[in-house]
Amino acid sequence: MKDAAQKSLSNSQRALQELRRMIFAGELAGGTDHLESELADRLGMSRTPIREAALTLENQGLLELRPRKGVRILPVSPSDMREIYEVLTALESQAAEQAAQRGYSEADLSELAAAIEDMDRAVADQDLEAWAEADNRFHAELVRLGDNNRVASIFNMMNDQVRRARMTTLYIRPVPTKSNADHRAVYEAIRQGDAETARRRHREHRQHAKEILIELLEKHRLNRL
Amino acid sequence: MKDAAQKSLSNSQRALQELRRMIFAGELAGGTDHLESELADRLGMSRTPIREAALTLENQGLLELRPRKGVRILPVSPSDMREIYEVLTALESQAAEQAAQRGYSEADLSELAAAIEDMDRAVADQDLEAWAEADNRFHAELVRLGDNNRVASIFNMMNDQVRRARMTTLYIRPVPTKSNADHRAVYEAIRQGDAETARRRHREHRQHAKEILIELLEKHRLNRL
DNA sequence: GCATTCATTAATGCATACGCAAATAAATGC
DNA sequence: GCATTTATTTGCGTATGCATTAATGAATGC
Repeated sequence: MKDAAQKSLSNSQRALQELRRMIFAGELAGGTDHLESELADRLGMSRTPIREAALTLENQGLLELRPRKGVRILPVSPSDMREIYEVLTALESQAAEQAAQRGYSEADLSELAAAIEDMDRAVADQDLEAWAEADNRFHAELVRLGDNNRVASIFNMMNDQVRRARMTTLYIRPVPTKSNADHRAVYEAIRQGDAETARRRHREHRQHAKEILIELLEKHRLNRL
Repeated sequence: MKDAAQKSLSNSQRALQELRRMIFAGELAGGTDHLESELADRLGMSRTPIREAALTLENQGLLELRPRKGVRILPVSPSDMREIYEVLTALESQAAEQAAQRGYSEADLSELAAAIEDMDRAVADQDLEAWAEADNRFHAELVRLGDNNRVASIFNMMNDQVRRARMTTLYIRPVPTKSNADHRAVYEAIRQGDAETARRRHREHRQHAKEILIELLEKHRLNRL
């Protein structure tokens, strides 16, 4: 057996990751309804694991279980975007502060630095996909350095909720040149153990991102992603 | 029918609220394991609604589903306490800032003021239960004024997770006299629309509370509540 | 023509059943 | 007596069936 990684996933788990994938891929678009039995057929399993997965996804804010109407894929409105970015702002800047206080070595921060480098390169190459990927990596790594599992898990939830919105705005938003100056400033503050600055700069960074995105959504009338 | 409030709760919902109650009441103590079938018998229903409720409670961080071992009620360690209070600190001070920016009238803030009054009275009366209740009310109201559903829902989750710990520490902690000065300062800042001060003061308040509580837990060797 | 009631349909909530795999106990070999 | 294998138990994952109840459409009265 060349494939060492045994793929013994339970049907519930498969349902969970499949539904997630379908939601992110837009196969299940925001605002649409889908019957449990239909999804069960689609994934070739019974309603039971589908229901369990749906329950979890409901708790994670990706969909809603409405009796008799099926599961409703939750669309994201500008107001949701505001809420989500406020949460991300608060938690990530908390993480930045913690990271700075922890006194990480330069080696510990190499992943962060690499993400910044990649973003620079991506901007130079005009490769927005690569930029988005590196940007995510930066934020995720920052959260990881913050060393708080609950913060990390909420961060992931919020990111999942805005994933579709980010994808659609990626190509209509201004080129993220200013962003990288922010990232560098945060990185520098963490490296120097300046917790207050790290927090403040990251806060400003996210707040700015929030404003840009919400303006963009409203300008383009993207009220339900 | 004199009882107007129809109690047509589904079994899942009953399971959910019953399990929650049992966890908070200590009937299901932190760290203990319980089989699905046992809980089903106990609540007089089949495993299906129990599993659904357990799934939800797992997502909310109150328990863990471990195959063959049953559901494990998650104990809270000092490290968990640190994580939770960091989240609460970040989100509540965000709420305080938002509340200040929203420019609420004095009337809008009456609930907040009332909670502060009640805390004063409770401290004077040496009524710790009443103080804890009013303190909760203050924080919950602050979050409500922050006007962010996601923040509110995470706030509730985190509060649930520390509920048992708070109850046990309530009678061994120092009398919360300083607390109220903080609350007043936050209230004042919000009333005056001073967002920066509101945020900073609330941050300090929560950070202080975190330190007190963690010290207390460690001093008394309360490692698994 | 419109509203109201009734019948029908259909999706869910939940109980139940069962196969599988993990944990435990028993049995066998050394 | 100890280790290793085999048998047994047991709890879970999941499929299935059914009663309940909301939603839809038909029928009736005004």
